[in-house]
Amino acid sequence: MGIRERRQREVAGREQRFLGAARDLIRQDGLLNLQMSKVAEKCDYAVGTLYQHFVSKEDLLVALATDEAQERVDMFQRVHDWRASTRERMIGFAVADMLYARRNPGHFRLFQFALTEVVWGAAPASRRQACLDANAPLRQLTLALIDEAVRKGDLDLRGLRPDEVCLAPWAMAFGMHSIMHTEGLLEHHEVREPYHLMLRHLSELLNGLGWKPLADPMNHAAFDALAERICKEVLHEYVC
Amino acid sequence: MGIRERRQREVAGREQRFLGAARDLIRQDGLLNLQMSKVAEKCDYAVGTLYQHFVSKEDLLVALATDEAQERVDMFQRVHDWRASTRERMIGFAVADMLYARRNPGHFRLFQFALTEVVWGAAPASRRQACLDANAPLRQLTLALIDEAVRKGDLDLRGLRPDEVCLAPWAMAFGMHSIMHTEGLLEHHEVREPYHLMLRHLSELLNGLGWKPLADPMNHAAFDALAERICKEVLHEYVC
DNA sequence: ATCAAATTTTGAATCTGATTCAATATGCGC
DNA sequence: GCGCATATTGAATCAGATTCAAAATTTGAT
Repeated sequence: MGIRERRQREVAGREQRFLGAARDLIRQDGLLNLQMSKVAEKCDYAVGTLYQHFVSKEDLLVALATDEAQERVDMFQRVHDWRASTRERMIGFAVADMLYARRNPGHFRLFQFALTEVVWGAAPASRRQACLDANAPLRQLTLALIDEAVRKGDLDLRGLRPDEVCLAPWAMAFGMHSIMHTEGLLEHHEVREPYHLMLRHLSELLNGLGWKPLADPMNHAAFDALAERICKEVLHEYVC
Repeated sequence: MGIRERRQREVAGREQRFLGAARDLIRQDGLLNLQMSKVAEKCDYAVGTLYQHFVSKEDLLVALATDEAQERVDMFQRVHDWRASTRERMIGFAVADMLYARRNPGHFRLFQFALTEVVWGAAPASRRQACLDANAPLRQLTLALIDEAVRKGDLDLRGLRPDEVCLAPWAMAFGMHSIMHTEGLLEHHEVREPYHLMLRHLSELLNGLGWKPLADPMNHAAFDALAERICKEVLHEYVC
């Protein structure tokens, strides 16, 4: 009875080992120098076996991005379940990303690459779908928070759909991550503490959306305090 | 005397032809299928000649992104010089991008790819610098507008540096472009008219930044009117 | 325990497409 | 027209992803 299942578990375990090896190699040599044969070698398997799991290098890359999404989702879930105002939790999502980026500095670079026409288009549709599914909770949790905010009177949609509101912070966060993780883009800009800035700009965006309680953008200390509080109360396990 | 110069002009002209051919091939077959030999062939040159201009495929891609930046800069310049409030001109930048994306739908995809570790890191440093330089005016014009807004009392920096304010709309626009141009990302989101939404969210962000005169987010018609006006008065040559 | 069928693993061979560079051609001043 | 310098060529090379026939292993029946 369990034979088929055992095998399945073994295979799943091997897949994780391949992904782990790929992650290590990327950390060590950069995305640029990732080679399929090295990944197989690092796990003491033949390339052919690696190709049993991933039909192409692109498939592997998208799978890796998918795999890494889980932890990010967990962090978002924690924040969502936190007993705090909807607005604080919205900021909490950004703090989660901040911590996540610190623990896994390569993720956003990889993700950006995976979403590129060249990689995304060459990965099998099923893998793309799995990647979208793995990331879907981020949207779901944000939408749930938006709904809750509307119900509680913290937010007025002003004719927008929840998804349309959701797009605003999403775009800002996505853009910030992309810009920050691209070598040389911010170098000549006079920007201190990009992540702190991200929280502030997100806060200004929420003010602009009329998401109550509105924050005083001058109150620098309040941001630090909030971020600190989120790290301590909600995401302590993820602080590094 | 002019011999050396003529040759230089010929070479520069050829470079443009190569870039044009690459652009055409990408439009036709997708970024995914771009081949150096095809680019050379399309211009009736040997591959070796192509490599005289671009030391690698990555070099060519970054050069292409660089080349395309010029038109975008021109549009921003037009908007910057427009006789209108600082806030209207800020929105104008986004409208320019909107039109630009319509005329050159591949640009943001290419740009996103070029900024990727894999391409960016493999391109020669000089080419990367050229690309940054070509895009620098976008930042300069935005900073100039921010300065002007501060001088006129439309905007209070509230302790931020101009570059730090600049980052907010930049990140949002960058994020929006990236999300919109990635196949399958927005498909299941209930988003109508992504570009219209972008103007609205940018406007909300500017409200949050306290950039006067504040706009009423409910006034749907005012946005359309402003966008329309910018197209007509400032960017008519670029409307397609 | 033994065997043959079925499944899995292997890695050398193949294939694709970027990149090189020795040979060839062209342009230049004399 | 000659010899040098420079530019062009494209077949050869190279890197690395991908394949697939052979070898190994597992399974289930006897």
